[in-house]
Amino acid sequence: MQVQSEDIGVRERQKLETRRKILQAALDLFAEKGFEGASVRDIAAQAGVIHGLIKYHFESKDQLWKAAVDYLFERQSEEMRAPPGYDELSPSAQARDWIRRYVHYCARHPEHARIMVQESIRASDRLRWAVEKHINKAHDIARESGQLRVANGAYPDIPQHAIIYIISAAAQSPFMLSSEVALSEGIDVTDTKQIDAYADALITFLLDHRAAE
Amino acid sequence: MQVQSEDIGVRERQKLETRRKILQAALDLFAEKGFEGASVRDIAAQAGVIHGLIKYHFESKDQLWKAAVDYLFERQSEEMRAPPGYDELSPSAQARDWIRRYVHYCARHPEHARIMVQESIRASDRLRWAVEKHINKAHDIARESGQLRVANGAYPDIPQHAIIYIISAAAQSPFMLSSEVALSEGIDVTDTKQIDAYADALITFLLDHRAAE
DNA sequence: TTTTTTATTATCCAATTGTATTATGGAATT
DNA sequence: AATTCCATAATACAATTGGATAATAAAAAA
Repeated sequence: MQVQSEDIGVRERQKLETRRKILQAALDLFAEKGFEGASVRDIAAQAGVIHGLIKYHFESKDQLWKAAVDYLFERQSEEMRAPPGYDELSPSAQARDWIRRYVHYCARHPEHARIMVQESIRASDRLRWAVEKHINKAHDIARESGQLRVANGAYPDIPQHAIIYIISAAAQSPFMLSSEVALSEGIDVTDTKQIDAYADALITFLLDHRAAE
Repeated sequence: MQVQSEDIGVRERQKLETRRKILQAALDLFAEKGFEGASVRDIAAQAGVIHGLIKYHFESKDQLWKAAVDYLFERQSEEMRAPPGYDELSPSAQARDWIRRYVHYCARHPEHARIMVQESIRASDRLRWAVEKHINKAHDIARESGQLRVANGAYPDIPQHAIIYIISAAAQSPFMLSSEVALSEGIDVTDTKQIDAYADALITFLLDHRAAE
């Protein structure tokens, strides 16, 4: 009857653990194969549960995808929270710090870009849902700090949407496409040295370089 | 018995036309739904033919995909051929010209990035094939001119693979994701004015801007 | 004209898909 | 201890999948 927030029954604990395993498997497989390519049976197998459980816990494949994307964006906003002292940095130092942290986020969680890019390629109901619930919010935040940085000369005076798509695409690309990079360039982008080198390269190109002549 | 290169029978003409229609439909649907998401029946229906014809002309879905990708890269190398007078331009003017032409190519044929990105997200046999047959070649060419531009100061001195992924991802992104851009920013990226504005913005960010302070 | 060739059509097949339904065993509640 | 609840398990099902095969009609070759 009562529920002292902490003591959770073995039953409830099992249920949450099952949901967690399914969500993790869904993230992995939706990222790898796209929404249609990943079957609920694949996902259940990878999670080590019977496939009927997915309907029980998430009702439908569509709602499982949405739950996975909710988790994705919640985790991103946690992990991308500004570190202590960030506000005291100069505008261009803030930009450098943010880009570096975002590159590391993309490297740590390539499934984020993989899922969202595959879904954003065509106008689906899922995309509309994601734009309304998550992407609009993310772009609003990006636009706000972007405008500040344009005013301070850290970013050039170009449209905000161009800034957003240029930086995010460039930061995500080699990690989202790590298989291609491995095959064509022989580079392992999961290597920490590579990640930092790429962040350096991107910051240099965007903030430190100006073409000669 | 004989075949005077020009006079082609009504039979052969029909056959080529059917192949062409199937290829075009395959490009559209593979780009929109990915390899697994696009069924051969979808493709046949969009091409206006019976689905059995796809096996007859292309043997398998896999080989149809490869034929479509062959066409994609052939068309790209034609359309991206350097214009007359290109060689006489200064290094940074060449870089500007190339980026602008590439942005327009990405806008004209968003299916290219859509197909290749969806396939490059996971290590498939198709990706291995595409890397060996097309991507390696494209990267070699990019690397060659990239090295020249680093030497001339048009590009910064960062690893070539970083240059390749930064520029191509940034150039492709808003056109590959045109649905998302339309939903979240309300911008129609098929509008010629938008395409040129985006090319301007990208060139400014990469070649003309340096962060203040 | 007769025969051969072949692009197209019409079915067929086993496998996989998302989802729905029923059974069950053991924890939670009384 | 008896009862209720519910997370899990086990099937069932119609639809769709990629691919295979057999029939046919018309062009090409003889």
